[in-house]
Parts: sequence; structure tokens; C-alpha cells
Amino acid sequence: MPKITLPNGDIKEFDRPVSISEIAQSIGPGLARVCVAGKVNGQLHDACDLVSEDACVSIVTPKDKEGIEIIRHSCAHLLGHAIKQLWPTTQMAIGPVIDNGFYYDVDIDHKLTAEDLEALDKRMHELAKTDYQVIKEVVDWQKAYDTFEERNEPYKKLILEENIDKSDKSIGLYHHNEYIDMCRGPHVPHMGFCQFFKLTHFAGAYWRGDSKNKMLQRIYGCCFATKDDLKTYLRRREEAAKRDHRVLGKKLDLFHFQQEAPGLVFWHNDGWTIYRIVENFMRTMLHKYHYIEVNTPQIMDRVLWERSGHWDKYAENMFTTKSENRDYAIKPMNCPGAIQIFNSRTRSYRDLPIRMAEFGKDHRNEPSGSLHGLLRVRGFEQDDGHIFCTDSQILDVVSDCIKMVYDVYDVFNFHNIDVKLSTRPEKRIGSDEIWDRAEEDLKQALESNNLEYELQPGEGAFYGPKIEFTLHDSLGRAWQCGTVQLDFSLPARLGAHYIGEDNQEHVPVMIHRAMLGSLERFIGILTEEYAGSFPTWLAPVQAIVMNITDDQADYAKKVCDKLDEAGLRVRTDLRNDKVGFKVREATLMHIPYMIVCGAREAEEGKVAVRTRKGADLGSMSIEDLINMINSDIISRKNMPDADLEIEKKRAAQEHAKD
RNA sequence: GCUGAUAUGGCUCAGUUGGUAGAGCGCACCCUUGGUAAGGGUGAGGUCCCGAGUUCGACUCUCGGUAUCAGCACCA
Repeated sequence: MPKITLPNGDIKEFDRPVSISEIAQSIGPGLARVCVAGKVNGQLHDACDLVSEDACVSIVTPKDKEGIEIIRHSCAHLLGHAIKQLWPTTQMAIGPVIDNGFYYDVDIDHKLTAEDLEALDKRMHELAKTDYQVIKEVVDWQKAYDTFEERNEPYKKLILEENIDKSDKSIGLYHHNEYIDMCRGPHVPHMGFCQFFKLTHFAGAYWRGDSKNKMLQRIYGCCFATKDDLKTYLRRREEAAKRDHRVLGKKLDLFHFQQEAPGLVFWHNDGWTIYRIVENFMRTMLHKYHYIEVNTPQIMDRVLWERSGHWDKYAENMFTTKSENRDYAIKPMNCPGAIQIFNSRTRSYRDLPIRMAEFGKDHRNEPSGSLHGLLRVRGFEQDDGHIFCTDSQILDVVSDCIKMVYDVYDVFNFHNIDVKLSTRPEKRIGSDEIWDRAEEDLKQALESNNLEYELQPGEGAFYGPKIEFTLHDSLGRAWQCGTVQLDFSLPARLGAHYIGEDNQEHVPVMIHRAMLGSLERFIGILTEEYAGSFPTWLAPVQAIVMNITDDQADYAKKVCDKLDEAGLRVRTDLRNDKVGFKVREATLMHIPYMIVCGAREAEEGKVAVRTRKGADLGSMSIEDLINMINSDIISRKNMPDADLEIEKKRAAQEHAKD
């Protein structure tokens, strides 16, 4: 006689054990129709599961986060159902839920092609349309094993053998017509819930994520509760593809790569302009936070890297070179160099903390398959910093670093920032005692700044724990950039010390920190964030002066000179082309201000101004123009107000269309 | 590094079931001097990623490299 308490406090009594779908039915037929599963005392259950004792029950629908995840999970089964029909010898590995969808790893002799993916997608939709019932069967370990033995599913057997206790008597087998999959569940009661999905791509993936294992074929799909959600997601994917910094880098003439230098950037003038602006902006921040700036050699003797421990751990990823029988390494990081400067004279406790910054060019021989545009390169510049301090200064110093990170991100209008604390990894140097203290200090610094953070056990660097900052762009994508790392090991290894109040030698604590991470990567992120429309303060060209006919060429040049003298980055377009054509080109290049000089303007000594978003700012004097652009630059806003208005209107129109 | 795919003028791409290639944009020149997202004409430009092999003949087929792309693994 179960008594069921609903989320609104209502109590329903039954004279026998009832299924969750029956409970939904008793509340209303509408709810019953959208009942994907249920939560019994907080535990997820299949809609067909029986409740035999008093419990709090809530119905899970596609609108719930759990609901859509269940639908995605069932979609993975649907994929299994379809693929076994098309390629019956396929062996199924694992098919979990991921952000926005699902995937399934399969072992199949046939190499899947794009056409196969379409055929598979089509078959899945056909099967889903029949709205077949998903039947759940609960079996013991042996029955599950026998089922997959009979069906020749070695990976499922492996999962049973290695991950599931042989005494387990409640293993869920889900029957999708002739297809059977094993799962903890829950799953949808019928395939009517799985309608809005699309297979997106496929790739290789290792069994159990280990590169020593066999590589399987992974099929990815996305899935949503409604058609609109699916459409929105697909549109967002297209939008992200359009913003690809590799494509924009070419179109905007920012940089290029070529075969002879894999993973190394050829910066063109406009890209390099952005690079220098970002770097110089960081210099103003360094000044504000009391840093000194240094620069250390690109190439140093192998001995130094052996002492630091890098040779031992990262030799494979280091570029090396030889000269006169000496081995050198091209620096993969800047800390050993910084310590050499610290060691160059006797330091007193009165000198600490020493905040040493370096825009350090590093080279790391990353695996070829990991290279990705500016986001993963072999040569890059870190906005690196090494702070030498005493034990008692750690908290203050780390706290300052945290403040600086937020200060920097604010300027780029990144406000949604996740914080993670990574603790000791398995492969590490330094005693447990030291690690205990280091981790505790970082925790305290985070807490004193009132930051919520996620703990990442085992993810720290080999020399110390670290705090990581992840920012989110306008498309919601996450980028890990900033990091603050405590290091109790390297200074001692490289012989750093200072003279304390007690006239004894002490080893300083070193704090490594970076805000942007690498300039290359950060500029890649910025390019995608702004979709190529860099805010005026970052734009490589801030204004372009164009004439209407040859008669105004001299006037346009004069205007350009004046803007140039005012310190703006400005160009002319005096080509014998229609002004509409020039406007189009400048717009495609995302130049913030277009300055048109026709006969009227030349006559009056004024200019006609238009923005890249198409706002007509009318005719104005050159002084007014300079003031306007300068105030735009100083504000460092993503968009001036005139453009913001146009963006809003456009967004509203888009919305109306939908 | 692993699996799969791709590689053709500066860019984006088409093409040849093996007989050394084409478009649009860009570039040059000419006409046009036009007021806010493409005016018109003519022309130049390619060792079809690299190396071997098969063949009378390879850009095309085979093998081996390299780079790039989608993932996986890696990321001090």
C-alpha cells in the first residue's frame, strides 16, 4: 500500500505497487504522455519501475536536465539498433551521454564514410518514427553475460567482467526490438521521445581511452527535446565554424602557417599589431601590480634542464640542439631562466617578494596530431611571471595574482570565469609534507577571495599544485587560460636562496603565474570571441579613409595624415572603385570606422563617417572624429553605442523571424 | 603519436574512367570618376604537396613520406 508524496506536497495512495508511469497517469494524462522517467526519493528510475513502498516521487520530463540526458542516452541505443541492422557484425563498446548529445564507440571492420553516417542517421529516424516500446529486463550477471556471449559482443563481456560484480542481480538490459543494450538506465519508455537528433561526425577513439588499446570508431550525435532546440544548436555550431580563427586569420590577413614549420606561426602585419597591443596592455598591468620585466635566453645547456627535472620528464617534447660537443635545449618554459636572474646576486629577505615577469618565447615539441591553429602550437609566448617570496608572503602574493587575473579578463569583457584547484599528481617531486602545505595555501587564497572553485585531484604540475582560470566566450565555450602555480621544489633544485633576518640562507618559494596563457592562443580565442570584429582598441586598422573620385585623393590623404598624427591606426583606400565597393571591402575586413571623403566633405573640410555595422554617423569635423574614436579606444568596450543599437535591432529582427 | 579523411594558381573550389588543367575572387593594364555591401573589358599567373614505382605516357594508379582537417591520446 504505497503512499506517494509528490513534489507539490500532494499525497497519493495506492493499494498495490505502482509504476512511475501509472503515478504520472494518476496526476494527469498530459503528464503521463511526457513522462520519460521518475525520481524516487531522489533516485532516477525507469518509467516502468515499480514503487512498492512509501516514497517521494517526481516525474522526469524532457524539459528536465535529467530528462534530456535520458533521451540522449536512449539515442545512443537507437544508434546501436540502427548500426546492427546495417552492419550486423558490429561490436558495441560504450555509448555515453555528452554535452548536447551522445556517442557510441564501435568495433567494425568496415571503415565508416560520410555516406554511411547519413544512411545511419536515416535508419535511426525511420526506427524512431515507429515509436517502438523500449522493454526493460532486469537480469543477473550470468544472464547478462550469456546474452552478450550469444550476440558476440566481446566489449560488453569485458565491461561485465571488469566493472560489474558477479553477484549483481539487477543488471538492466534494454530491448529495442531485436537490439539489446546493457545499461544502468533509466531509458525512455518508447522512442517517441527520441526524434530531434542528428549524427554529426565520427572519428577514431581508443578503447577505454588508453592509447595502448585498440582504436575503435566513434560516432557522434547531438540530440534535443524539441525541434527548436536542435535547430538552435545546429545554428550555433555553424556560427562557431564561421568564427574559426584559422579561417578569419587568412581572411583578415593576420597570420599563416606552412608545411616547413608545423605548429609555428608566421605573423602578418595586422596580426602582429594585435599581438603587440595585447602584449603592451599586459605591460601596463605588470606596472600596476609591481612587476619587473626580464628576458632570458632561448637556448640553455642541457645540464640546467637536468637539474630542473625537465630533461627527465619532458625530454621527448623538448627541441634540442648541439654545438661544439655540448647539448642544449631550446627553452620549453621560462622558470629556470628566471631563477638564474634571481641567483645572479645575493638576495635579502628585504627584497622579497620579487615579482619577475617575462614575455617568454617557448618551444615544445607537441605531438603532431595535437596541433590546432593558434590554439595549440609548438612555439608560443607566455605572459609569464615568477614571484619569489617567503613562506609568510604566499597568501598575499597568490591573492594579488588572483586579483590581477580578474582585472585582466575584465578588460576583454570576459566575466564568466570558472576556478579550479589542481592537486598533487602521481608523478611528482617534493615530499608529501611540502605538498600538504602548498595545497593548503592555495585553498586559503581562494577562500580569502571568496571564490568558489572545483577541486581537480591529481591534475597539478609535477612541482606543485595550481589554480586554473577558465573563461567563457560569447558562444559559451570554455577556455582555460590563467594559472597560478605554487612551487616548493624548483628554487631548491636550482640553488636559489636568500639571506633571512636570522642571517641564514633560506630557499624562497616560487609562484609561477600566467594570465593569458600564451599570446598565440589568447589571440586565437579573441578572434573567435569577436568573430573578427576586434574592438577598436585592438583593431589592427581602426579607420580607413576613402575618396569618392580621384579629385578627393589629396584631401583623403590629408585626413589620413591627421588621424595618423593623432596616433590612430589608419589607412587609405584611394583605388579607382565605387565607394560602395570600398565600403563592402572595409566592412568585410571589420574596420571599425569608414571615413568617406567626397566633394562636399573636401569643400567643407569635414568627413562622412560610417561604422562597420552600418551606422551612419553623418558628417563631422576631423577633430570630432579623432575625439570620438579616441573615446571609443579608451572605453575598450566591445562595441561603440551606435553599433550596439544596430546589433540589438538585428537580433530583434532575427528573433522575429523565428 | 593513433584512426579516418584531405592536399589542384595568392584565396575558395571544379576537373581529368592515365594523353601535363579550368571557374569565381584577388592581381596587372585599359575604359569608367561613380555618394555608403560587388560598374565593364582585356591579360598574366599552375613541377596539380614531396619522393619512388607501374606505364609509351602519371596531376590521375601503387607504395612511402610531409602537412592539414575531425576526433582520440598528450598538454610542464
